[in-house]
Amino acid sequence: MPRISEEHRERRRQQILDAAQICFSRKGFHETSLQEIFAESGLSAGAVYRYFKSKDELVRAIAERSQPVVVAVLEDFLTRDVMPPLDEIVERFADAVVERMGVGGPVTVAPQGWALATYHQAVRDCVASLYLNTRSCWVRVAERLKDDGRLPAGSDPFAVGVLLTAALPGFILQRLLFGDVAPATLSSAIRSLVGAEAAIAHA
Amino acid sequence: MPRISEEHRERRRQQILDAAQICFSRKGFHETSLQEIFAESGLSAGAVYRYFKSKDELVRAIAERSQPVVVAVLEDFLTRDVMPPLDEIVERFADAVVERMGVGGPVTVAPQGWALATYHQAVRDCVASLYLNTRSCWVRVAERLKDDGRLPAGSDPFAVGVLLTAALPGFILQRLLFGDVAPATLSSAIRSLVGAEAAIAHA
Amino acid sequence: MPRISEEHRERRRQQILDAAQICFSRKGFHETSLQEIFAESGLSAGAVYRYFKSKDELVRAIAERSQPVVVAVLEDFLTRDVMPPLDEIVERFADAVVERMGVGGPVTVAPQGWALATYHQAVRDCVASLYLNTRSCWVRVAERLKDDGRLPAGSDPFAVGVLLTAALPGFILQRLLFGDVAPATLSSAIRSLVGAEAAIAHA
Amino acid sequence: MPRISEEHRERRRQQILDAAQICFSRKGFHETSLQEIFAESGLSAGAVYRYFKSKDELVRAIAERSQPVVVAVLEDFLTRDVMPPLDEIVERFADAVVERMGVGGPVTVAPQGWALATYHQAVRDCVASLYLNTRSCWVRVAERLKDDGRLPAGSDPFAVGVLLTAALPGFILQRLLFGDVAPATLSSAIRSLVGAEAAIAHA
DNA sequence: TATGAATGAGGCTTCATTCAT
DNA sequence: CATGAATGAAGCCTCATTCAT
Repeated sequence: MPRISEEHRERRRQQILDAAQICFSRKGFHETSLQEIFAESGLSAGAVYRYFKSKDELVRAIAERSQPVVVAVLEDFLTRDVMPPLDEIVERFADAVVERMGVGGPVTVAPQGWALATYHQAVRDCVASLYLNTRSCWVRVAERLKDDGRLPAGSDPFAVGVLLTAALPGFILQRLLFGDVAPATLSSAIRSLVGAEAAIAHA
Repeated sequence: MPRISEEHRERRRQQILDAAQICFSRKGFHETSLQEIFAESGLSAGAVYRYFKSKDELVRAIAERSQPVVVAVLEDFLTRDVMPPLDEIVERFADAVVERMGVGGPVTVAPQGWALATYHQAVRDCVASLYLNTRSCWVRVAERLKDDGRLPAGSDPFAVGVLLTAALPGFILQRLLFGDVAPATLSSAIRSLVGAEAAIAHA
Repeated sequence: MPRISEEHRERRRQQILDAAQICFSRKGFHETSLQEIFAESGLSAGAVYRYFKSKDELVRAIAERSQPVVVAVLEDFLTRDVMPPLDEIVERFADAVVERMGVGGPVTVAPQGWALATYHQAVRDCVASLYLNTRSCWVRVAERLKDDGRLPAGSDPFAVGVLLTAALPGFILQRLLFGDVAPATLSSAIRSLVGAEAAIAHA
Repeated sequence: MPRISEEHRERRRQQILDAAQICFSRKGFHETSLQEIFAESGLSAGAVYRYFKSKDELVRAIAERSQPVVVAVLEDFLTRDVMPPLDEIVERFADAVVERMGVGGPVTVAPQGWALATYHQAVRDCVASLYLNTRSCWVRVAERLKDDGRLPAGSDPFAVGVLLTAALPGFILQRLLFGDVAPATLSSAIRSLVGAEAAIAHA
């Protein structure tokens, strides 16, 4: 008995989250009223309140799941004996992000999550830890590449991790606003920079 | 023969925008009530409404001015006969961004602007054009470097522009959430990547 | 499967309209705040808004129902084989009006409805059609009387209809402002005019 | 010196009243803001407040002057040795009313004045006395006609006065709402009724 | 005396949340 | 358990009025 109803609960929860996501991506967290979510989900107020005890909780749940959790891709690469080239890693990483964007996919509302994170403590904690996590994966990737002699001896893995992490929000934003960037664009950029020794100052 | 001078008007406008910015960065566009802005600005409702005809207009004004308009830095570099090294350009660019962040500086609310841009047409138009502008500057920078033989012959200036533009939001976000990144971090990352030919796949 | 019955809905609607009418007749459409109507009706803001989506809609509903819909009386007379004398028709008609005035009856706010009709398109449409309807009944009454030889051969049924329709607002107004006129006053006036051939110009 | 400024004052007053009338006839007393009147009159807030100490005072002034003060016509007839026929009196009376309606003439807002009179004591006093005055003139007209044997011996001058007074608001309303009635329509109605002995019950 | 910027009370309306059915 | 009618606090905004210049 518990099994069935547990599944049922989970299905309901998803139904609500999906409806909320659609609404939020259309009008934003705050311009969306719960009434609209009730309508979109086909559930009553009471039903929704059985699963989320306030609008804030629902917003938080969406804000959290909107963040592209793609560390798995990086972690996977890190477990291998031989790391693939950086441009390939970047492309795979971006592929995973794009996969979660789709039309109305969770990542569509990621920018709203970032915004909320700048002033809402609980969301900040969650978003910060996700990005910190992603960043530390990138840093480890850079360390591995450096150890393998594939990044210059004097290179700064932390800085590389920061840059690659930094590119994520901007990549999402350019995709949402312009739609003219793809994973291949990022990997192409990596290839263009690498081997461009002449472009930098020699300390 | 205006009763009050143009400067007076402009000062009032700024007074309101400054108050709004403080409030918005503390609690977000939507959780901030106009009452709070009236209180923070020391003005009455009517006074504020003389300058902005709705909350939305105020929000839009802040969302727009929150976007770091730092193309000037890039344009300046582009007019020179000899371009500085890329890492230096990146660092100067980031310097300009950081300068506008400060504590409660306009850029503090930039993420809220991005979020709004994803579903608010007018804000989208404005934000999109700003980033497009920034991106096209970066693309021109990459073209110049390529022309000068400082980026590999086969490099892709557009992709480089996308990547450097992409790094901006993530740089801002990491600064707001973690505070542990600085302009020097980005330039260091550039130096680490460049000259790392071994890191990429050879087509 | 409505949660509440249709009768319940209708009762609530009337409850609100009745409260609004009382308030409006005391202080006018515009000087009455919705708070006063909430208080008078014993309902909350939200409850009232479930039935009327704006104050304007409520005002319109009252403006419309304030107009004395008394054509039924005339239509009844028109279906008979033999029309009663004009003075009797007038008196019955006025009786029906008076019946709807009472103290705080709907017709009490009729003048506010006329006023609104002069500049509010939707109200104008409604009020105009009601009076046009009333007038066309009066015109038909006059035609019947003329056909029966009870109005002079050269008489003008349209003009008679206009006059009798015209008398309605002024009758209501005199009753509201002075209270010294009654249906019998009107029928007496009709009897006084009729048979007064000497009073007119002979073309 | 006082003469000039007295004239000036009066001109200013009229300028304000004219502007107010235009605004009020377009949007009603309460939907019109003073700002609109300032704009329409070309005067500043302070200037208007020098002539009317509140909006209510301005509204009252317009409500009062909107009432067709046409007793003069009746009084003139009453001073003559020989009264003209009733249909002619009615037509002259209606002519005077129509003259004051025009497009945007004072009478255009008369219905708003009636409405206000139903719940605003000061306006009621003023409007009531005007109509009472008009009515008593009509009653005297009826008495004169009766004395001259031009109304039946048993006729009721008060009732006739009530009816003719009653026709005034309805005439104005039909003109404002339909525009298809004219002074001649009323006189035609009078001619149609008079001499229609057969139309009434014989007591 | 004239101006019009500024005030701020109060109006209309929304919407997260509750709870009787 | 589910429903959705009802609540009422709180938000945005208007506008009659004042008063420093």
